[in-house]
Amino acid sequence: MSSSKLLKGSLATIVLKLLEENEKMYGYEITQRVKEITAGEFKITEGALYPTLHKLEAEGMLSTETQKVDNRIRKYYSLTKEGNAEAQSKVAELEEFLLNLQKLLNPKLGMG
Amino acid sequence: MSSSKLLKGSLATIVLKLLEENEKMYGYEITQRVKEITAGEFKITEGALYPTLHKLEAEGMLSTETQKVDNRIRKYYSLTKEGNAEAQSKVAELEEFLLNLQKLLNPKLGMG
DNA sequence: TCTTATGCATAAGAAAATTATGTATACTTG
DNA sequence: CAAGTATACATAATTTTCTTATGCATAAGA
Repeated sequence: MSSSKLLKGSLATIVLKLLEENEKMYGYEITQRVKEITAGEFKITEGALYPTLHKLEAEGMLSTETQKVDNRIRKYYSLTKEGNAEAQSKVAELEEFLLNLQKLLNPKLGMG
Repeated sequence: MSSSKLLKGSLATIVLKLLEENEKMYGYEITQRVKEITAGEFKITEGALYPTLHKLEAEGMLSTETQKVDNRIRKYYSLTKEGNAEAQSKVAELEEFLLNLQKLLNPKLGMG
């Protein structure tokens, strides 16, 4: 998902988090928003994003609604009630993970 | 690498970081150290760790030395000069990644 | 007209885990 | 003393999750 080929496994969480803040977003918009927030350092590829969106939808986390804008179709995704709960738990899980990762990367913090 | 099946791609960096601090460590010791630092939340599996160590060694990042302790063999790994440089760059890269991830998870920080 | 941007989608391949298995010694506990 | 847990390495099969490549389609800009 990133140009630097770093961590895997965080894409679904990122998507859920963005939708938690935005009510509805479409795929391309998500790629641009991530790019914008990370100053171009994360580039979400369509090959990763669309299957992730489809999977989350299949799991009942997202609902969709298509709109035609400027003769082009946009497929908007929104969190379902279940998706909202999932977003919160996934974000919490990821934050927990990041804390542990930081303990490993910055051992001095664990000593104070 | 973790019991919570979270992020992938950080194991090699974690290994390099630990070896940066410890001169030499053997595989089992690494699994225990990680478990200890993260209060049991990260459980590195052998199926992930050993191939990673072998790969880093093949790439010239690690050198090895075996020791027999208590009739059991330990294979100690140390950073080579190249491995030391790699450790620093990989850690920097991961920290950069974590910063961007935090911008996504905590959008308010990006505004102040 | 050709490239870039917008917008969706899927398939092939690669990377990096998990899970399962195998070997071997040492310690602990009932 | 038998069985389970801990120590210690290793590899193979499978799964997950990406990247890369490809395809279709419209719009804008050079």
